[in-house]
Amino acid sequence: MNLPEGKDKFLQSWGAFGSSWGVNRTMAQIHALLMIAPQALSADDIMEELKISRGNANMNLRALIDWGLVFKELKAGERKEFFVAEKDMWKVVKNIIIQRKKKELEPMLKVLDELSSVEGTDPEAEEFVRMIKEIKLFSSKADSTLDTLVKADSNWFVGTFMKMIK
Amino acid sequence: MNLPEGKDKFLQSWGAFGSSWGVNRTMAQIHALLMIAPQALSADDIMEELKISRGNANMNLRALIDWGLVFKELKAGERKEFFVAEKDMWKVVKNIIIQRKKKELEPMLKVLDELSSVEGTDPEAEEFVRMIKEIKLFSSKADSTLDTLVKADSNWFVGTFMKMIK
DNA sequence: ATGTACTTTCAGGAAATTTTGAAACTATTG
DNA sequence: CAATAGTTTCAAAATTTCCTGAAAGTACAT
Repeated sequence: MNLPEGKDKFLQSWGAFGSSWGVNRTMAQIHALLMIAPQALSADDIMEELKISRGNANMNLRALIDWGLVFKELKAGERKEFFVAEKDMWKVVKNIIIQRKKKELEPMLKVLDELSSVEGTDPEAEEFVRMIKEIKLFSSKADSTLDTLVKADSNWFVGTFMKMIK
Repeated sequence: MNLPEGKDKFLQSWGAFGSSWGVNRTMAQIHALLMIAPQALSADDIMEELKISRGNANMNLRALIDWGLVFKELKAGERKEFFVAEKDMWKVVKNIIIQRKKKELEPMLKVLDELSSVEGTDPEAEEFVRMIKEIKLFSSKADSTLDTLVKADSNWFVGTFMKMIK
C-alpha cells in the first residue's frame, strides 16, 4: 500500500473509531492527521487535507488542546499558529481517561450517591436501592482503579501490567 | 428523595451516560429500567414507562439481548414476552467489553496491521509507519489485557485487582 | 492609528441518527 | 382455518448533532 492510500484509510478508520466511542468524527480525524504528521501543521493545512471549514477546524483543535492531545506551536517569524499532537500513546490514553473520568464517570458517581438514599419499603424501592448500591460499588472500584492507572508511569502499562494480571 | 423522582433521575442519567459513550440513549434507558425492576417487564410496560413506540422498544430490546445484557422470559399461560436484565455488574461490564472489543477494537487492529506495510522512504512515510506501529503495539497490549480481564472470574475485579495495581 | 494576518464565534443550514407507526409477519387458540 | 395476540420490519418523519461561512475579535507591524 502506498502513503496516500494508507493515510486516507487511517484517517477514515480513526474517525470511525472515535465516532463509535462518542467522540466527534472530525475531532478524531484531526487528531489522526496530526499524529502521523512529521511536522507541525497549520489550520490551513488541516482544512485542506480534511476538506473542512475554518470554523470546524478551529473548534475541534481547541477541544483537542483542552484534552491535552494537541499542542500549539509558534514558529519564529510566522504569525500563524501550528499544531502538533502528543505522540506517546500512553500519554494520549491517559489524558483521555482523565477527561472522560472527570466529565462522565464522576458525575455519574455523584448521582448514584444521591439515589442510594431513596426512601421506601415496597419491593420496587428496595430493589431500586439495592441495585443502585451495586452499581455504585462497582463504579467506585472502577474509578479508583483508573486513578491508580493514571498515576502509574509511562512504561508501566506496556511493561508490567500484562504480567501482573496473567 | 422518593422512588418516582429517583427512578426518573436514574433513567435520565444512565441514558446520558450511555449516549456520551456512543450507546443509543433509549437503549441505555431500557437497560436502566430493567436493571432496577424487581420483576420481568413486557414490551408494553417499557413503552409506557419510557414513552416510546413499539418499534423503538423492540429494536433496542433485541440489541440488548444481542449484547447479553437482557434476557427474554416466557411466563406460563401468557402469550407475550417478558424481559429481565442481567443484574451482576461484573457480567454487565464483561459483556460490554466483549462486544465492543469485537466490533471496534479488533477491526481497528486489523486496519493497523495492513497500514504498517505502507511503503516509502520519505520522512512522511517513515513517520506514518513509525506511528502506526506505536499505535498498533499499544492497541495489541490493550486487546490482550482485555482478554485476560474478561477471562477472570466475577469477584476478581472487585476484590483482587485493586490491591494488585497498588 | 490604520492595515494586515490571522483566530474565534455562532446563527442558520446540512447531515447523521433516532424514532415512529402501520403493514407484514408469526404463533397460538378455539 | 379463521381469529386473535403478539412481534418484527422499515420508509418516512422527527430530532439531534455537526458544519459552514461570514462577521467580529485580536494582535502585531508600519
